[in-house]
Amino acid sequence: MGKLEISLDNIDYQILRIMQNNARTNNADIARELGMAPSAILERVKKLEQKEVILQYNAKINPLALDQNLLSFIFIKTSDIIGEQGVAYTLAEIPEVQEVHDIAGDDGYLIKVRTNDAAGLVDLMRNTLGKIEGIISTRTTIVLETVKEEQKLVIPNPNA
Amino acid sequence: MGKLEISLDNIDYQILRIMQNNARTNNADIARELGMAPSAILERVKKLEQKEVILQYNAKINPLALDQNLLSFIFIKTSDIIGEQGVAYTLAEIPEVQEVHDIAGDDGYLIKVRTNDAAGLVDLMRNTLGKIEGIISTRTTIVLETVKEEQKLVIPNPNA
DNA sequence: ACAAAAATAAGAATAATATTCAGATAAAGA
DNA sequence: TCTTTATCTGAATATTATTCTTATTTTTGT
Repeated sequence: MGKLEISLDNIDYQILRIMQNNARTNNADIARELGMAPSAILERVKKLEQKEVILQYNAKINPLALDQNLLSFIFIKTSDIIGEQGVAYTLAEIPEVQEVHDIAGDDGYLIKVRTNDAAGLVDLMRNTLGKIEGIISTRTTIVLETVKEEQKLVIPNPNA
Repeated sequence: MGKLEISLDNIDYQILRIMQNNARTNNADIARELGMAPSAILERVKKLEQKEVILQYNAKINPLALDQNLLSFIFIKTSDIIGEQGVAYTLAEIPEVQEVHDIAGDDGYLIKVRTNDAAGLVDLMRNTLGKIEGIISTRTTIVLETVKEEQKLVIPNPNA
């Protein structure tokens, strides 16, 4: 329950579009853009948070500024029983692991990892992944360059 | 230039940590937490934006709320000459494509795609990817369940 | 080590925004 | 039609953002 009874109207979509592009846009600006009172916007935004339509607000930080230059994807085969996800939760707790996906096929999981450099990746695989019970094998894909990396969703157009 | 001369101190790290967790935290709150004047925080945040340490602020929206229930990763082989990325930029323009990575090995690119459902994915592959010149082959991995999905970076600890 | 220059912070004043709330309006249900 | 619920506006107040001056610290160059 909860997730099911979500009904969003065009005003909500417009708010979401604005917030998705700049989460620090203030109520007053949104209100002006939509031709409404700030108090109405505030109420809607709060409701969107309550309904868990907006999950959180985060600042996107430049990985290079923090010397995190290497991005990798790692496929992980485990002895996890299908449906169980013991290893997945362990993986999720590793700070360098940004994403953990349970994938179809026999690969098990796909994780996304950000490390300082190649040495950092090796270190992580040896000292962290290597010590997790239930990991059978890994296959690593190194990212040479990222052309696009966003979380933005396609939001329905209000003019439709 | 620009990216190279970035030097961040512990106060910056603390600001980044706060902002990464909640991009809507206001200056006054950050100032209180760090025991500084709001004006000083404001100046630092602006500088972090200018230096492109903070790239943007975005609201994370629940994909389920917008009926975007299927997440997929697609490996794409292309006829792109190594170093060139013609296809990559074309892929990056597709709204459903959240990420485009140039990867090592002969696979070419790895993209992350979010669609309504399986039908939406098929549609995208046929009508959008299928019409891009230079794509030789694709290999798709479907995500059954996402255990973790964040962009948060590991920020150096101020107490070190 | 010293002086000059640059960067950073505090604090006060003002501008702008957030938030609350009462009343008006509209939509949905009985 | 009457009632209930949801949403909006507009005004009042609380809080925050922003600017600017002064003080302090840090850096740079000699």
